[in-house]
Amino acid sequence: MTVTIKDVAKKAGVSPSTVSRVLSNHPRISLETSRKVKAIMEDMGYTPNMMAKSLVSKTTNSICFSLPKPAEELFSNLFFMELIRGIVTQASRSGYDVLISSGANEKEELEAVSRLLKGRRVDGVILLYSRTDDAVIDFLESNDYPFVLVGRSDRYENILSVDNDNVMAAYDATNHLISMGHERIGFVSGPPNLIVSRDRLAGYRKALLNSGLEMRDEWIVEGEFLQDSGYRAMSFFMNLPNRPTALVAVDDMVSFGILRGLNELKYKVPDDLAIVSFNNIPLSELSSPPISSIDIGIYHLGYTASQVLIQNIKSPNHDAGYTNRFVIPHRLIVRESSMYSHAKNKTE
Amino acid sequence: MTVTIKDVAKKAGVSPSTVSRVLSNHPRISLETSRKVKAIMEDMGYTPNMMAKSLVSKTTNSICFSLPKPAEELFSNLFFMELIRGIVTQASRSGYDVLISSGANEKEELEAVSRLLKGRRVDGVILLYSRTDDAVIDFLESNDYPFVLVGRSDRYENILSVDNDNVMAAYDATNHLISMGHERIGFVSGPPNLIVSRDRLAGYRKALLNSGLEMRDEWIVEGEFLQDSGYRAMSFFMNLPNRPTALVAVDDMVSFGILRGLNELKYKVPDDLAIVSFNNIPLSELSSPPISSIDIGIYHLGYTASQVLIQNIKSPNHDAGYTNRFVIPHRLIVRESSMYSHAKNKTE
DNA sequence: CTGTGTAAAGCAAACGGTTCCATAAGGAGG
DNA sequence: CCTCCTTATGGAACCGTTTGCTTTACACAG
Repeated sequence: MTVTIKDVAKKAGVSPSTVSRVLSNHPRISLETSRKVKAIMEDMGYTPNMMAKSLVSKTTNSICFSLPKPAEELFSNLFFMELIRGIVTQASRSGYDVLISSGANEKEELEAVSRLLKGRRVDGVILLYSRTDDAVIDFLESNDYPFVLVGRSDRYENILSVDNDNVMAAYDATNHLISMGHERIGFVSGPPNLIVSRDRLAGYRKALLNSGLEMRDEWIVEGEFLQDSGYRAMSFFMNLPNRPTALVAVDDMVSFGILRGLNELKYKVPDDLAIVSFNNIPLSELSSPPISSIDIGIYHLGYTASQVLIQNIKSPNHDAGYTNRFVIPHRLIVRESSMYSHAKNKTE
Repeated sequence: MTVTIKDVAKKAGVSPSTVSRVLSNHPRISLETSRKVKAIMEDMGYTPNMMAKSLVSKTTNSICFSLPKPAEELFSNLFFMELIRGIVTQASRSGYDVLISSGANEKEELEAVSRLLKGRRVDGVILLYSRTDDAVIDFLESNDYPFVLVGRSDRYENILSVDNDNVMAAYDATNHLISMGHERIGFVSGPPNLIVSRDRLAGYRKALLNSGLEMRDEWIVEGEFLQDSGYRAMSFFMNLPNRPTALVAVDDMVSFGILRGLNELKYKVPDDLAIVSFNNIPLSELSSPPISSIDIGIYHLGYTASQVLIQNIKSPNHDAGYTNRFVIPHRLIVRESSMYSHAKNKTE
């Protein structure tokens, strides 16, 4: 049926070990034997059985990208697409396969990851975000499995992670609005247990503080990274007596929701409300008006995560002291949603 | 280190075979032993080694989703996201893992698929599209590996495939424009070697023919499933002396390109040009104006593909005569890009 | 001519399971 | 009381590789 190393060995008149050594370019194999065996392998269409190989080498040449929520929900954000794109591209270049796993909740995610890792189906994991409290990270840490976080954790210091400087990013975004003359700026945040939400909120606050602008609690609302949250936030803000003239939204999807709502109410962007958000997903420039966004290099984030993880799998440099936090630069992309604003005209 | 079946056996005072049987709920194990062993497994934190299991069972409980192009390029289309979403969701429900693989070209794809299948790393493959001539399919067919096609092949009859009725879908899309009063309708096609392009083109032609409308070769342009193609097609069409008043585009991404171009030139949609395209990706309703699109149930396509594949892996019903082509229904979603058109007013 | 070093290849024991076959212990039937 | 089944378990081979330890065969120095 399938041709194994033994079949090749028999045909070549050598032992299986010799064939195995030919395969791995062992130095102590004569050129002659090597050539002969290789020819026969080619001839018989031999392909190594990865399972057998993995069994003995305890290595699988594949990594897992684990999603904290059911695939259904998460994938609606283009963010993940970009991330996967980066991960798969890099992994494939390093000769690694990528396995996508997802659970309905944190418990299921833990089960899946544990099964894959303990069952030796993957060598390491790429994790997304970081809740402030995370059983999956605990598991990975205490079992010493290779993993990298896209995002960061505030609980552990020595965790390998790839992230943006979200505080700075939000600072930049907010400052941009300030420089356009806005003085009442609101913030649509994400789930408060996500560090990314808190970092961005912190950056927003820092910018306001820095410019001596008013900071009101009612100008900050929490939501999910979904359109709906934006929609709801919008209607809340627009009903405020002294409403903001500009909004920083934690994710582009949120902006789309805001846009949709504003559109329905015939408000104009950016004249009635200017918007800047984060992530700069491929859609941001397609909406109307196009949304100003902080490009956080999602693809790059994924690419780097994969690279760092695989590097760590290959040589677990547990020497503390090395860099273990990789910061991907961001940059503000100004588009129509925050240009020529009413507020700006006022101040000029 | 890791706890194996033997460790459990030793601690339980039984043989490894007994533990193995407990694991697989073998009927001839006493309830008592079963309970005891299970308790000990739990206690020691035993997780079966998938590699070892796979080695003997020749089964991996995972499938591969193979992408014909480098991940970089392909993933820019939200189509894949949706597809993966469906695949991963269903596979995970069936207890299967999904591996994403991609090559830079057909040859690389073949290599990857062959490596995964012959190396027994996955049990089956989901393939995308179908070129009219496909080495990968040849390989899979002749080696009798389980696989399912998303799309269809015109060369083979007994291939498992999940698809839409693209001819009908294009017919519906075109008829919709015709019913809005358009008489000069153009078509932006995809690569001519893809069957989906040809089917949609055929449906477009059929609709025109059916209504006795003029059919011009210059009203049909070919491109990729990318924004750029739309952009280019747009500038070509708009420079035509007797230009179409409406366009059918083979993919939503193409429409976005058209929209962008039209926007730059200050043309209005749908007044200057009405648009209908295919796939109804999550963005279609977010663009401005929102795009009319044929919803082909991408998620459903992926979900079904996974289901059919796994079913086939579990029990290779090679009885010809069974259904092997699954058709996912489509439906037209009419949005602003094809409503209230100038052309319509003209005829009313 | 014997001893030693070295290159090339073989042997066999893992890796962690599964499964066919054998065995032991009871219980039933003669 | 002795067979014959049945049921619950153990033993061992095997899945396809890798790899440490030998073995073989020379070549060369003493």
